[in-house]
Amino acid sequence: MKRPTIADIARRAGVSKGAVSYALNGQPGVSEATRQRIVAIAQEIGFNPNSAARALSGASARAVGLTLARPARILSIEPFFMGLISGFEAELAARSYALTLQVVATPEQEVEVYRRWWGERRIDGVIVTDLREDDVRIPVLQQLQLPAVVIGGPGDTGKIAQVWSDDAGAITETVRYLVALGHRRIARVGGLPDLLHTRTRTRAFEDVCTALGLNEAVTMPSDYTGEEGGRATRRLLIGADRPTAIIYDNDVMAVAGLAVAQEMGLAVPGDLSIVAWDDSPLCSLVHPPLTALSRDIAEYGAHAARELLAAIDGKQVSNVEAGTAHLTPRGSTAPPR
Amino acid sequence: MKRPTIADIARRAGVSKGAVSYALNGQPGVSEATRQRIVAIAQEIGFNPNSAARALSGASARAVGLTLARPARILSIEPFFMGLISGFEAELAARSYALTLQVVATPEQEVEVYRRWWGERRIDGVIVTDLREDDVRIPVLQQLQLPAVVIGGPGDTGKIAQVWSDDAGAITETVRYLVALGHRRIARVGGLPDLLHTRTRTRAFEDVCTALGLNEAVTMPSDYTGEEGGRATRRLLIGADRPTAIIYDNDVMAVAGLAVAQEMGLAVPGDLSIVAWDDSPLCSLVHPPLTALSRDIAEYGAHAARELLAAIDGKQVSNVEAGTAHLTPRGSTAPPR
DNA sequence: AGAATTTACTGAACCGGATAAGTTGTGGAG
DNA sequence: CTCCACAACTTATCCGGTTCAGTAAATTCT
Repeated sequence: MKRPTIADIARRAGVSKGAVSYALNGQPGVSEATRQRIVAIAQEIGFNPNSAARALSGASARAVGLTLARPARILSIEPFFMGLISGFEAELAARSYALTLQVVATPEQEVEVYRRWWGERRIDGVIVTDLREDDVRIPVLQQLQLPAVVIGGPGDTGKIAQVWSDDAGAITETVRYLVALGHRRIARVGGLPDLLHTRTRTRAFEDVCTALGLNEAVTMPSDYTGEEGGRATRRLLIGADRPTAIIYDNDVMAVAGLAVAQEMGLAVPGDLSIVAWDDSPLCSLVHPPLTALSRDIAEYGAHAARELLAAIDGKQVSNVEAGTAHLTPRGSTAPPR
Repeated sequence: MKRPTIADIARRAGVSKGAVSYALNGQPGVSEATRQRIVAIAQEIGFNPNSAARALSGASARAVGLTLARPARILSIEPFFMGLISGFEAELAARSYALTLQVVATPEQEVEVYRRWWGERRIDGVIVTDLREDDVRIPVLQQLQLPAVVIGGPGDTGKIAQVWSDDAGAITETVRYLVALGHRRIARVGGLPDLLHTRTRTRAFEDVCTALGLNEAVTMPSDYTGEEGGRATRRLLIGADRPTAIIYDNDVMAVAGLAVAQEMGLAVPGDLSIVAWDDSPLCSLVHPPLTALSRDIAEYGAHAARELLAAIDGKQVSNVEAGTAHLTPRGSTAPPR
């Protein structure tokens, strides 16, 4: 089956290719009557502009890129990214932008992908996740002048816009809540230590614990996997003065932590309170359901997509905070026995 | 920053554009010495061929498409799709194909996306998931002559290749295992009823139950969400002659079912055995860990990607079975009390 | 040695849109 | 009645690759 082109439309409408282009793009240069005739023909023969031709003649590629820099086994279970993707899509589809995905292993590989995408002119912009301190990707994106939006922050990204949620505020609220319940020994199982938002959370956690006069604010570093989360939990719980509450940096680790606690004969929430960061359906599925820091991840993604599209349109975008995670208390938190 | 083009390379090498094209694509028409000189220059200036120009001049777009036709809240928690995507990527990245993603709501919308992608010449082929009976997407793909691979089946897809796993065999093995443990009342919480593989599983489940002389083979239809899975479980467990074992069509529902059973005061596996279809880390996270039907989803996806790339290359591809799911017994199955 | 073939290129057309520059035709102002 | 401005087009060029038709020089064959 042959794809219809603007030349086909032009022939049927008895006008030139140029007129068709003007008509379909809402540009001046054709009368309203002709425009409607052309649009009708385009509709009728099911015309879609060849994205390659469009991209080649200077217009945008109408596509944005996203790299996922986590091992496959984490990606598959971590609901965060799929939520984010759903959010992007809602926004991108509305403006018929495509989303191009690539799974990578390291930030260096990610940089390579950006360079290739840029060179191939395959995408108009990228969404960057998992910001690190002195992130190698930022200077490359600036050098390439590739429109970008960073999810996570705040950090030093120069002119590249950031969309973030107030992680420090959320963790402060959580610790205050646990202290109000009567907890004094609160630990945390953190995410990948070199991610900027992990550092932000760790610092905020330490600050609020100090401010409230809690003896120690232990953060066990982890990697978002259930195995590591469970292991970190076990290490926290075997000590003599084990914590009475643990905050997890994602829901997967929290669920794993819950299983470990139960396996060790500890009652949740009686002996141990658990708070999960990011509230996926997973948190409500387990027993007891987990108290969680909820935020609308899809909306978070949609927000980022909107910012990126604005950046692609050449608008100056600034950093925006996309709503703080709020505590959703469920069955996994209670006063300590 | 200006993107280097073959014209830049040609100028620096003192040859014509055509020669550069031949050299970089391994075509005959240039001497080995010239080729190496050109390749070296391309390397040096960091040349990447403009994908739009390439696609426009008849070559492939070097991209494949995948539509995800599930609501966002399911996508985010269902590990299956991310696993599949990881598998695709492994294969696609190796041949530097891009993956274009689109989230859609209905099969009709999906068809629209295929038509648009085809019209835009944005992709070279698509991967189709969630095959239904008399699937509306199949005739469209055939009409458009868009290379495609269907995941799931076997079904009637004409010349379009299928990659599937032997679901009937897997469910038969599972029921036999449960019966060997002493179970006589086995129920099932199924996936979306109009998906072909759900029907395949339901039929196989009924067949093996009949063959083994079990009184009834109840399948509660569901939609892969935890809520629905929990609800279906509750409905199954309130009856007088409640089942002693339940097979779930995905892991999310199985985890939800486990929580419901525990909430109703039933011991797992003492009072109720649970088997999950698809073995994500989720199954090992909960307590007790779930007996599951394991299959390598990433490899499944990689397999499909390979078939699709072969189809794009014009090779005749046939239907392939990509390995049966095998039972991984864990703590959630035992003889009934 | 001369013809035939092969090698190693060059030049130009082409893909399908976007767009700048040029060409009509029409209506209103002077 | 003429001139001008503007709408409504057409024509031609460009984007950056691929590829086909030439062409000159080198090599092989007889």
